[in-house]
Amino acid sequence: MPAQVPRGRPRSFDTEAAVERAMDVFWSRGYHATALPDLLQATKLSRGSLYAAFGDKHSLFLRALDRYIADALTRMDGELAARKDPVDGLRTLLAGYVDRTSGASGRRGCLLVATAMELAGRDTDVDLRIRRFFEAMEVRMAGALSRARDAGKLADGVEPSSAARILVCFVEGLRVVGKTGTTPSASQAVADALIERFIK
Amino acid sequence: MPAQVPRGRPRSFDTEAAVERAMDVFWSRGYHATALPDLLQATKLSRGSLYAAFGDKHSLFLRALDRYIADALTRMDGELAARKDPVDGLRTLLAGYVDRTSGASGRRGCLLVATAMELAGRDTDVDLRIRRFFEAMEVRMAGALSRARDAGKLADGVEPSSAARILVCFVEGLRVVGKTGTTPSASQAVADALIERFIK
DNA sequence: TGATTTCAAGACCGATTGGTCTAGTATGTC
DNA sequence: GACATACTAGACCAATCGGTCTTGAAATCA
Repeated sequence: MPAQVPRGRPRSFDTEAAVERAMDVFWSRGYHATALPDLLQATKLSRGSLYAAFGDKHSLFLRALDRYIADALTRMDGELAARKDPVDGLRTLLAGYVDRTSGASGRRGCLLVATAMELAGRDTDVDLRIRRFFEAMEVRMAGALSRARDAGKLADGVEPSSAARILVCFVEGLRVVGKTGTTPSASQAVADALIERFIK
Repeated sequence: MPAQVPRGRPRSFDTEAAVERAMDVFWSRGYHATALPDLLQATKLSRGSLYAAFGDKHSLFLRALDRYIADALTRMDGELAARKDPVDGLRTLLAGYVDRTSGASGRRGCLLVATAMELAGRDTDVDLRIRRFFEAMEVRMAGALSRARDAGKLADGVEPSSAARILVCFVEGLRVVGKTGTTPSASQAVADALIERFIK
């Protein structure tokens, strides 16, 4: 069956761009502290259009969160790609976290961590997404560490699975501590010190 | 000058107990999501009494946060006391975090981390407290690690200052990941794996 | 042109927000 | 007893919350 031609005026705004702008607001203020007028201003949509396109605040938030998670996983997949050296990949991944958790970027925080602390345990939709993200992150880390071990680059006694979870906790902890505005150089030194414990 | 004897009816409720009950509510729900009726119910105070005793919601929140921080630092001082073996102290400290970040306790989260993500950067009173807490925690960790090094128990190449920050990030990351309800045994294994990288 | 759809602007809704104030009562000191 | 203070209960306030609805203009089709 041929695609039905819509009859009236076509949609005149970019839905994904609106989600991205909404994501920025939730990212900066958190879920509860973000009010409808904030979202209307950021998306440049009218109340009616926003509700027609996204349903309600909660649904729009979930779309923003999904977008944030997809971006993060895509970035990780690039950094830890199988064709690259796994240790280099882990180093660049950590360097990226150092950058995003230092200074002004650090103060801005992380939508995912903020959401986990604000809503997890009280919002099943959020619960599912947060849990899956940490699992996905850990799987990717463990994969890179396994490849590093197979290449003989891991220090003795380092198990990829537990080292992966250590790294997940470390970078998420960086996000928390980074809210106080740490310096990039100090964070980078600490990240170096940690990875140094894992490789030969 | 002798202490002035108050004239009228004496205060009939325990202020600190009220702060503690308020802390429990903020802890479970976060700052924005906690409404006045929640605080009234938890403290069993009337609106008038609560405002007379604490000023406003924000001031009460700061008192609750201060209480939470004081409790945490007191606990750490006990675990890392100078008379105790520093490595044992670090192990029990980590075991405590494993316990508090697993299962139902983990899902409940951490008032300090939640506050950091929700309010830091937008509330100078909170900023100051969060920053000081992480500094104080790092100082205590670094002290224990220094004593461990002096006792010859630290692995080669481990610097107390950077290891201290690694541990701070790790335990705060545990709090974040713990919101998904991790199992105690898995978390304990990971904590063991981390500390194993630092000691001889 | 007429039908159809989308949009912005904003009135409007009930519920809830943090916060103040009053009335009446209880409990203490002098 | 008089006086002073602490308390509860709840009315009350303006502001804001998330969400719905109406109006009228703009944009596309047949």
